[in-house]
Amino acid sequence: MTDSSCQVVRTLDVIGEKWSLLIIRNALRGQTKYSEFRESLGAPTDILTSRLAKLVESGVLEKRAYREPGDRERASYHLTERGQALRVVIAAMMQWGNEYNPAPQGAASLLVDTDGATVELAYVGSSGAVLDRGEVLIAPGPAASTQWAPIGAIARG
Amino acid sequence: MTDSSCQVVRTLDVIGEKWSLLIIRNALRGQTKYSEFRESLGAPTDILTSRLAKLVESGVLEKRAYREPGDRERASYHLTERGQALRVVIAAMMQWGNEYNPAPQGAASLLVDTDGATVELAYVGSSGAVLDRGEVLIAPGPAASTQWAPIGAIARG
DNA sequence: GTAGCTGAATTGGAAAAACCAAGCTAGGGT
DNA sequence: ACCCTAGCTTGGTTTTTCCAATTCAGCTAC
Repeated sequence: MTDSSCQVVRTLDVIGEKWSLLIIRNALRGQTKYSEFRESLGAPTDILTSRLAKLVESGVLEKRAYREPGDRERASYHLTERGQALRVVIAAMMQWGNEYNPAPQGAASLLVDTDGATVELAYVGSSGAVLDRGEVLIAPGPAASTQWAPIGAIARG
Repeated sequence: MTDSSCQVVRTLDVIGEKWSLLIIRNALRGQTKYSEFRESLGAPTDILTSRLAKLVESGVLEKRAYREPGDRERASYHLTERGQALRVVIAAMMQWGNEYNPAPQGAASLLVDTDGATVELAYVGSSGAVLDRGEVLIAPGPAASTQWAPIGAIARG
């Protein structure tokens, strides 16, 4: 897009197109079939085909063959480890949407552990301690194209 | 887009259009001026104008007036608390890009605390303990339009 | 005041992406 | 041999993005 040395840009190259991230969200909900994605998302068939192919190509989904008894062989799409790891992006968006853009009827999805207890995304320092949001910033790394001044302060009206 | 009861969709409504997230990334790097965004991103001017306006409208950016000595008054754009909170989404994408889509020259951005020590995004349970990725799943919440079976297993070749 | 400069915004038209409906296809059933 | 269906492809429209050129507002210089 602009600078492929930036992780955010490289990630957007994988999930930034329309419908890509929602396909992954639904895959995280257990969907695997073209027909499931199609019906639940309502995305146009041609772009669904194209997105599934691209996600397979970029190693987020894996195409497998499956056959229901008394039916012909079809393709199903399963998250790879790379794909599963994108859960952190979905979770971040869930958390932000929940907190700063809530819907009256409540959350559609929750982040839980294997016992069903609520889980949150948090910043964790090298010591293992959970940090407050205000204590974290994004700083230029070794491959930064231009230097910039990291900031922490928020707008004060 | 599809189902606005979903937090992910509502978040995409705010940051899902082309350039929106990169504007926020650069705002997190301290940029505030139209000219700074324009030059660093290379986005078309009309789109940039439109995106800045939309981000202001959705409460992510705040428009302020500033005046450099001997120059006319101009507008600057500052992240609100809502906007700053989107750092978690950027951080998630940074982390994923770094781990699963690394660039040879290394990371362009790092997540650090106020002392410059490395910070990571992690899942934290209600007890405050950091959980492994494999122990976390996304489950239907109160506003789920359709029920689904949460999954944790990854594709095994 | 008027001319000129500069950063931001607007406009018109080309290019690309998304959308939609209709049609095609392969492998099953009858 | 024929029909049915899930997945894919195709043609044409609409929407979004892109690009270049222009306009506009407020400043400085004359």
